[in-house]
Amino acid sequence: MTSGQPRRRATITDVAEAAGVAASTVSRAFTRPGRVNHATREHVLAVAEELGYTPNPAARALESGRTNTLGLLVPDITNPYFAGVIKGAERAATAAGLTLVLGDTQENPATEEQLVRRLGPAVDGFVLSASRLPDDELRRAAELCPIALINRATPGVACIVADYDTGTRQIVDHLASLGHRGFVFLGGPPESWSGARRWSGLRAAAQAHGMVATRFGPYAPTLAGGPAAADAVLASEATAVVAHNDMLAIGVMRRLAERGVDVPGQVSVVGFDDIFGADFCNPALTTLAERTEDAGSRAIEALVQQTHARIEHPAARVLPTQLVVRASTGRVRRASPRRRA
Amino acid sequence: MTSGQPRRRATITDVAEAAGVAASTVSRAFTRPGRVNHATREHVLAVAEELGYTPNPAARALESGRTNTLGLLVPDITNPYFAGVIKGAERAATAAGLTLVLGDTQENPATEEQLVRRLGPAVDGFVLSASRLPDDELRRAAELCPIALINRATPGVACIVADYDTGTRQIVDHLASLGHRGFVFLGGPPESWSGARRWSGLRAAAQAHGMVATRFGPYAPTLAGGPAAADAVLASEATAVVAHNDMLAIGVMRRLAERGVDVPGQVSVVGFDDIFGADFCNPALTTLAERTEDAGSRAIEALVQQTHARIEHPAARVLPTQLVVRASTGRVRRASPRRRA
DNA sequence: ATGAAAGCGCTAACAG
DNA sequence: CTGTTAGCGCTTTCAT
Repeated sequence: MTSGQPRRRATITDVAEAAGVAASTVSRAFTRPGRVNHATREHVLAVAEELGYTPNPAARALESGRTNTLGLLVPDITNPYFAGVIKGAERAATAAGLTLVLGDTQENPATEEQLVRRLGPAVDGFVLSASRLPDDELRRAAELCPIALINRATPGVACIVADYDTGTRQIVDHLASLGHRGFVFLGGPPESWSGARRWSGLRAAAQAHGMVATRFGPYAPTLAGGPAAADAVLASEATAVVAHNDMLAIGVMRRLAERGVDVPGQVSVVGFDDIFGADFCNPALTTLAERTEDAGSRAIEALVQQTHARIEHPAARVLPTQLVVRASTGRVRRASPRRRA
Repeated sequence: MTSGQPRRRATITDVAEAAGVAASTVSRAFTRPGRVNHATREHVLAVAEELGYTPNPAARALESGRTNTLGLLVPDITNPYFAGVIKGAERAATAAGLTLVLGDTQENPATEEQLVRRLGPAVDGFVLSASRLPDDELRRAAELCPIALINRATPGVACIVADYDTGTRQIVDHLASLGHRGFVFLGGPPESWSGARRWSGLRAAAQAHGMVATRFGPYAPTLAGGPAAADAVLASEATAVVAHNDMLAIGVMRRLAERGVDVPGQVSVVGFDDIFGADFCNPALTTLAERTEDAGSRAIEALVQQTHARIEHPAARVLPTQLVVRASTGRVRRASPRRRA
């Protein structure tokens, strides 16, 4: 059923010959609609259509130096948090007529650097999501080609960050309104920029409320990090915990359930990210939602701006967050003796 | 902090001049290590390194006609089912020194076709995952450039499919061993190739067991499809349901919980895919796991083979599935009166 | 408004 | 082993 040869793609010269015009006219018909006779253009376009002609992007890139391609690097494609980023970036790129190349850094700075180097010549710019690269390396890369960061701020580099200040305040307000007098923060990886922002926001908000905020950890920001974190919570007298992210929060809840601890009856649990699954785990998780798709598309837009004209002092774009209250948080119960397994 | 101009990338001529050799020698130093004097090569490479030279992929592509780029199209990037496919494909592509371009077809045949057309000239081939394109269009596209399909079989086109025959038999065996005398299949989109395969496998296996298999639906293969499906199940006397996919299964379980129906006490629920979340929904879902990462990497490999040499009769690669038994399936209870909300 | 010609960066003949 | 030359497909002056 397969045809013998993948037949050669039609080139601009093929179209030119078939249409009886010069190659440059065909080129103009596609790229400078105004600078060519209307009738000629119609004719050329028709012939091109018939021949199934599409401009060769490589040739265009060679000439212009621009590839019309953008790179997006994420730590882990299967992490649902980044699915939204990818989706938003893909949509924005397509809308701008650009192609998106995806790279998975495997949470590894070395892989990330390697990808930047390898992909560099093939793209007009990079979106680096939750980059693990040190500041100076980021800056160096930004000198070579436009870069936009997501949830990572580095002076001189464009970035899109979530509004953790407001978000964490909302979380603390929520817990306070439920009668909690303090909470435990279950920390994630120490190098995580967003983790640091989350904790500092929470601490400041707690102070403003006269609440006691304690930080435990670091824990792996995964389901597997749950048991250790949950046990530490149980050993404390905390009535509420805020986890580094939803993965950890869900892992904690699972362990608490095994231990016969009622959530939110005995302990309230809050996460970050509002990942896929946060609404159907048990109990459904109260969490701070980030607009990941927006972050992805905004980052692409920032990049596009930079490729048009070098921006001297790229601004940090702050995206609103949103507290989604579900079933994992509730009123603090007085003196309910905690049952242990 | 940003430097004024993104300095011009070094070209092969820059290196040639700096090294005092011809451009072609530089080229050979990179691509034909054997055909150049060892000392010359060392020198050239050193100069290139110093100048930060990297070959321009666009120029290479223009010359060779090969872009060293592969396209991967999925219906919905945020659907966790495809995250594994993307990850596996990305890994395989990187391992092969190829770049992966990602496209989201938005479950829309028109968008898919458009993406194929737009990306076509920029890639050496496509992996189409769960394509919605009709057979003839798929075949037509396959004539223009190498294509590999995932979970979709079209004669003459390479494909990677899950072993639904064995998988569905495992599901039915499992239900039979728990004492169920029949089950309801909650169908997904009518155009879904894998949906059709799932149902025909289940039906055949049921027949072999003398079990009664009934098909309901179609339902949206999402959480939102759950309520309608669950209510239909309740109206029947089914003791077990098999849903088109995990999303629907989880949606069904959620509704059943709202209705006070115990899973698996009163109804057993089985899904397909083993998506992220299937293990932490409540109860944890029994489901048929597909090796999505494998599917992604295998598809890339099949594509790479095709780009090397045109394969006349590409084989269909069947990937094993795996029944993951969790908490949502159990022994059928006799005569337990069903409580309705 | 259109054609002719040069050149983007690289590789592949073809000499030498 | 290495230099010279031509050309991949396209855009872009520069003429006309």
